[in-house]
Amino acid sequence: MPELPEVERVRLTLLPRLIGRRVMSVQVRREEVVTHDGPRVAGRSLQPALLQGLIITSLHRHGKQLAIAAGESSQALDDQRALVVHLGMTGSLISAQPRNDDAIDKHDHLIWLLDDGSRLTFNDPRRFGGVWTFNSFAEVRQRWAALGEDALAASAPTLNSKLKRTRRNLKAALLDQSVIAGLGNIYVDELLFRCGLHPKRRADRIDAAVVACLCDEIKSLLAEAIARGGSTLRNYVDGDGHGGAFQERHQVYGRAGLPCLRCGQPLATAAIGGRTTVYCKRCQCYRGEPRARAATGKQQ
DNA sequence: AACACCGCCTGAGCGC
DNA sequence: TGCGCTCAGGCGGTGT
Repeated sequence: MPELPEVERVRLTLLPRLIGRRVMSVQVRREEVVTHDGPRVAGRSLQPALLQGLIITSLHRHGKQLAIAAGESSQALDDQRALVVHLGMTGSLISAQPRNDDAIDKHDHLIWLLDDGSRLTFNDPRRFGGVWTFNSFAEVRQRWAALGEDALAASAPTLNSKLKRTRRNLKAALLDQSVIAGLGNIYVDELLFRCGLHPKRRADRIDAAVVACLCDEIKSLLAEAIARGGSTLRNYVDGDGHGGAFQERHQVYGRAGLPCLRCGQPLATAAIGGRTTVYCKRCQCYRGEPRARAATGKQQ
């Protein structure tokens, strides 16, 4: 499932392949994946909103969302058109040079043909993802303003004040993209284990100093995951079609019932914040000082 | 206003 | 081998 590290990998791998390329045409194979507010006549006018004829100038990310800006190179970013891509759970955005034996997958919903002959394909079997069109990048900024800070750039005081304003548990609060943008089920579980924080702890009762540790750990966890190419569980791949290796470093996610890598006790599982949650009852306790960075480092 | 919960969607994995 | 069931989950919408 693409969370922040996976989306950042997609962005980084697509950068050299897309910047400066002109979009020659766009194939819309499944219109429902596109959310487009503007007028549309006979299904034809979707193409301009999908950047047809424009030059891709930059790729941006906020949390799990990826934006592609395009226009004429003289245009200010805020005036350029933009798309926001959500990969949902099973989405991918892959750039490739077409080959003779290439078959179009039934879940290839959108295909952009670029001026160097390459193709950018949005594929999403489950269709939890999608593409949103914007008349300007300024509108993308507006949309992103409703989200919390990007997790890679999170500031402890901001996170602290957001957490203080909710009575929910930590797990639910950290999954909420308006609190902090970019964390999903995998990384929240990994994060709480590393910090020795119980997922059911009330978000508003976490000491500011502990939130500061949490904030530091968020950044180091995500940076580590990005460096290892993200987590590939089922079908996540980056913009080059390659999987990641961070799943080998998961300490709790997907390890329910297996021994805790820190204390050896079998890891517990429960539905918390509406999500399957894996944690160690001994290492992630309600009371006492959380052990920031607990059990990082060595594996097995 | 804050928060819980449903429904979307398909493939993997399982038991029989 | 193959069927049908359950589960996975980000996020917007609806209900409490």
